[in-house]
Amino acid sequence: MSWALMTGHFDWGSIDEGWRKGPWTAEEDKLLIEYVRVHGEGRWNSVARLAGLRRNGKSCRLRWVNYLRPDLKRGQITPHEESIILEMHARWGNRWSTIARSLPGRTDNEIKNYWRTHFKKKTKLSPDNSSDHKTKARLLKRQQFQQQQLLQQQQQLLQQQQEEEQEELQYLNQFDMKRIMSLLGETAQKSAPELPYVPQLRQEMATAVSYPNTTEEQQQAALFYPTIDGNVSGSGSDTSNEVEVLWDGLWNLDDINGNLGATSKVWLYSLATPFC
DNA sequence: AACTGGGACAACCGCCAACCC
DNA sequence: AGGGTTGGCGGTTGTCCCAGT
Repeated sequence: MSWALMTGHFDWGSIDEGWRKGPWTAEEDKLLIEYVRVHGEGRWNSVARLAGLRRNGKSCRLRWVNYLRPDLKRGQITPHEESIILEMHARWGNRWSTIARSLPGRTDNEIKNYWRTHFKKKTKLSPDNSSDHKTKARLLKRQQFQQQQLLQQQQQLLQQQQEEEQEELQYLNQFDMKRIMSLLGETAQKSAPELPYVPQLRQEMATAVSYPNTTEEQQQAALFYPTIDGNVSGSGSDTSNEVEVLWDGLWNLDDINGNLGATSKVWLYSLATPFC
């Protein structure tokens, strides 16, 4: 039965020996989903009878496995998945279902299509057809190498970020302790110790306010830190301005450390909001 | 604007092995 | 043991869409 018979409408499926063929309609999908929900996967040939579908068992199974299954992952194949596909294909060849088992949420059909569109053509384009196998292997190795390089770069970047965040954390902890000690001294001596005003320190104090393990004392310490005009904020004089300055500090963390991305900002915001 | 090539995706086909009676 | 049924798998084809010419 020719696909050309199909029109651009929902009911464009053709009938062959009593079975519908061609693209599935939303209604058919619904019936199939309902069938699997009630009866589970398997016994595909009874779907037609039990679900009222005019599709053969094979078609139903395929539709479910490749499209309707709830655990399917949608969207583009990631570089990591691509590297797995390359690696597995080098090991197993065209055993798509075996490869698919290494990629949860991806179907053999999807992987097969991906391979055909991305790699098969490339290998065909190789200038020397006589040494096709060698060229394939070379190409594969090169691709694997490139993937590995990419992965290594990503891992290094991640590690670097973690190290820098750790350093920042240590610095803040030390700073917080100093502030706590000085505040303790304050209450003892009834006179505030003269900490030099450094804008960057204020910004880091702002970070301390938003830090998850920040104690109430530490937050208080941050709020009592002298402002630009020499007043002590947190005493009710200019709290809105203080909050603004604190947020400036948060947003400027990128500039200071160069390692906190947008995600970190969102994270900090969610943590700091209760204090504002 | 029309044509073309390629990528992405969905679906079908044929073969085969496992299972059941 | 053997024939029929069922499900899984790999290959292939068709359609849609988009970018380039």
